[in-house]
Amino acid sequence: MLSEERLNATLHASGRRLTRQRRIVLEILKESQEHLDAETIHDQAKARDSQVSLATVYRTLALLKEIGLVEEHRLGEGHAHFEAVQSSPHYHFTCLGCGRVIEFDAPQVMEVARALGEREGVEITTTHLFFSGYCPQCQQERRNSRNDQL
Amino acid sequence: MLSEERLNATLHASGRRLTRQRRIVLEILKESQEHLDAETIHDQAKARDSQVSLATVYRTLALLKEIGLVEEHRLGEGHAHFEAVQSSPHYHFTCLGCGRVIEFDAPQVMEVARALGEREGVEITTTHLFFSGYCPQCQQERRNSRNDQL
DNA sequence: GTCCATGCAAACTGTTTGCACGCGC
DNA sequence: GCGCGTGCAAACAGTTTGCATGGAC
Repeated sequence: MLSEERLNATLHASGRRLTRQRRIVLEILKESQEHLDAETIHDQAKARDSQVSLATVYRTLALLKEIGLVEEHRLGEGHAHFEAVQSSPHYHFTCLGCGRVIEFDAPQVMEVARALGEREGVEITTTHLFFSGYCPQCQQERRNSRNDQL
Repeated sequence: MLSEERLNATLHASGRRLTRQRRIVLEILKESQEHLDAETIHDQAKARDSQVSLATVYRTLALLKEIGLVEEHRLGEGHAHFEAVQSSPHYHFTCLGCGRVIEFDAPQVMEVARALGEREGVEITTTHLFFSGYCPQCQQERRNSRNDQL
């Protein structure tokens, strides 16, 4: 598993340690190819190994983010979601009705980032593109409930 | 002032009221063409009219968002920023070093949204494009501090 | 006068932190 | 065994809510 090696190497290089908990959190994120929130990661971690605290989950997520193995997303809700970095970047649409998330790709984003970096001299390290609205089913429901009101 | 009329009309239509506080919050957002956080809006509101509570600021922001006069942004930090909706959509870059924000336009985003809407049948109501990284000055500082470590 | 909106304080959610113990190296 | 990482609980920041009073219409 490549990313565990990377984790191990990075930790060693900075005098830090590869612990059971850190391995578990990374595994969970790699296996479930979804954006999980801290609470969910914590639950799954406890299922694998009784004692993992929520604080450690947060500390580990910060660490993995720093190393670049994990990305944090804010999908409109009050809390954050995390996912293992994948080879191809992708973006998110969230349905405001049912919370369903659709992932999509958009190569144009890299071009926008490149152009902005060039124009402003900034170095762009992360890009987020986030849409929200209504999925087909929820569009239908909203139409119905509007009719009910008349 | 167009948007106050819109606010007034929308409120009337749904049996709600245009209060001093609601007018103040909308004015603040219109005048300062920036993304303010709730705390800042609250401070400015108090300056104009002694008694405006933070709870009301939040309730009003939710209302203005619902009506479509105000947008909420999550610029990487833990708290939300709000700004009056402008005719032309625009997006944000935040410097991770100093917090500086650069606004930019990117017409390509609408095209991406259109294409996704068509392909998935979703109705997209809001779009966020958010970059983070380092501005020129902070890139320099990071280079320096890295050299210091060697 | 009616009923929505407000102020206040308390509750709540997600996240961070201080400290003593535990464990990777 | 040294020192980083952990668990626990308390602290914290941002936001929301219940309730009695105030104010728009």
